[in-house]
Amino acid sequence: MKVEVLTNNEKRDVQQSIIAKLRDLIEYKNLEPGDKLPSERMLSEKFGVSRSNIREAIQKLEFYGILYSKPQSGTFIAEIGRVAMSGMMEDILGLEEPDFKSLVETRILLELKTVRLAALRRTDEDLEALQSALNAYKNKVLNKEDAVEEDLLFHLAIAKASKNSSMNTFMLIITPEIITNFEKYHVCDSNQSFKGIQEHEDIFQAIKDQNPKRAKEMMKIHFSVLYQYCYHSNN
Amino acid sequence: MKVEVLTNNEKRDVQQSIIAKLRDLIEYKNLEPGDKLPSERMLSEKFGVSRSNIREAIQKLEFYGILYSKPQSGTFIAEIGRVAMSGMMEDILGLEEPDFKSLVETRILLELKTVRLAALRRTDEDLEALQSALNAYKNKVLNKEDAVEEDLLFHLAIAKASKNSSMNTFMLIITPEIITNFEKYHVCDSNQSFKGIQEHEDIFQAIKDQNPKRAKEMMKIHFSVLYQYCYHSNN
DNA sequence: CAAACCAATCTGGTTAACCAATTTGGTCAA
DNA sequence: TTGACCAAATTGGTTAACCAGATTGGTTTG
Repeated sequence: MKVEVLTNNEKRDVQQSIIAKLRDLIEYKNLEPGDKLPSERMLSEKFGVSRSNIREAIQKLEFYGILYSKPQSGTFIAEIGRVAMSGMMEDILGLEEPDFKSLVETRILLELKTVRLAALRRTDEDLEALQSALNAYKNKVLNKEDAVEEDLLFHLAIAKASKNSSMNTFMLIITPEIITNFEKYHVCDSNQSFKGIQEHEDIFQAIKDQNPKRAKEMMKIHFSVLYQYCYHSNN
Repeated sequence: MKVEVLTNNEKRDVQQSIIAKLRDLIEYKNLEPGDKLPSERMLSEKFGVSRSNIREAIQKLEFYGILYSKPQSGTFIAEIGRVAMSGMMEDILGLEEPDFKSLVETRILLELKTVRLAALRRTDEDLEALQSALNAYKNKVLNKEDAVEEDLLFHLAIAKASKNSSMNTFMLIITPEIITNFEKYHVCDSNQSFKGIQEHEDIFQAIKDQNPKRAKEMMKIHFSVLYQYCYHSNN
C-alpha cells in the first residue's frame, strides 16, 4: 500500500473525521451505553483508514471518557447516556486550539484559586519546596539572568501545594504553551525585574502565614501586568 | 519474544518509570533545549522495554510540551530550559489521579468563570444552542425522567459560549468523571427536582441579558448543594 | 433437559517489518 | 580550498503480522 507522510494538521483532520463518522455510526445503529462498537479492523475497513488511525481516535474518545476498551474483548460505549455522548462528541469536534488570550485567562483563574488553596492546605514539606523554588528564582534575577523557568516552577509548586490534582494537571498542561508565547511576545521582560522578587516573597509569606485572602491579593497584584496584556491587547 | 498482557495500572507504572529514566538520562547527559534525544530504537534497547512503550512515554511528554518529534529526524527537547523541564517532569511523575473533591472544586471554579464570560461574549447562535439545551432539560424533568445528561449539556453549552477554548476543553475533560461519580454517590438526585429548572432558566436569562454578575450569582445558587457536598463530606 | 465443556473464532494489544524523508560523511569538480 | 552533489545510514511514522485472552456456538455428558 502507498504510504504517505501527513502533516500534524492533516493528521488531526483525519482523526476528527473518524470521530465524526463514529458519531454517525453510533447514531445510525442506535448504540446505547454499554454496547459494543464494531471491531477496530472492521471500522478501519468501513471508514477506509488504517487501524492505527481508528485506534488513535478511540484513544482520544477514551481520554474524554466516552468510550472504554477491554483487552481481547472490544470497545464499549461508556455509561454516560446517548444524549450526553452525542453532545460531547459534537463539542470535541468543535474544539479549537487554545489562543493565547484563553491560556492567560485560564492561568489567572487557576492561580488565583490554587494560591488560596495552597495557603489553606500547605504542609511544611510544601513550604520547603516553595522556599527552594523561590530561592532559585531570586538567585537568577539577582544575577540578571533570565528567570522565566524558575518563575514558572514557583507557580507550579503553588499548584502542587493546593492539593487539587485537577488544577495541578491543568496548570501543567497550559504552562509550556504559556512559556512559548511569553517568549514569542516578550511578555516576560517585566518578570526579570526586581519587582518580581518582592511579589513572589509576598505570595510566599502569605502562604506561610496560612492567610488565603492575602495570598490571593498578592497573586492578583503579581498578575496585574498580565491582566492588562490579556484584556487590552489586540492579539 | 514472550508477550504479556498488562493491566492499565501496570502499563501506567511502566510509562512512569520510562519518564523517570528519560529524566535521569537528560540530567546525566546534560542535554539542553533543542538537543536531540537518542533514537526510539536505542532507547527501547537501553531501557529494556518495547519501542511502543518508549513512543507512548514520548507522546505524553509531547502532550505536556516538554519534547517534540520531527519525522524522519528525531525527538528533541523543547525550548523551555533545563530547570523548567526537570521540574515539570518531576511534577508529571508526582501527578495523582484526581479525586472527586478536586473535580468538583475545579468544576465550580471553571463554571463560575465560564458563565460570566458567556454572559459577556455570547452570540445569538450561542443563545439558540443554550435555549435548545435548556428545553431538552426541561422536557426530561417534566416527564420525571433522569436529566443528568441534559443538565450537563446545558453547562457545556455555557462553556462553549464563553469563547475560551482552554476552559471549554477542561470542562470536557472533567465532565465524564463528574457524571460517573455523581451516579456512584447519588449526588444528582436533587437535579431531578423542579427547582433545577428555575435555576437553569435564571442562568439562561442572565446570559441572555448579558448580565455577567447576575449570571455568576445564579450559578453560585445552582451550585450551593454541590458546594456543601464538596466541603463538608468525608469523601 | 440442563449444565459443563471444548474448540473455533474474534478481539484489542504488542511486536516486527517496512517506508520515505532527512542527515551525514565523503567525493569530486570548479 | 570550497561548495555542490550523491549515496548510504539513520530516524520517526506507518502498516502488517502475531499473540494470548475472551467470547461464542455447538456438542457432549450427567
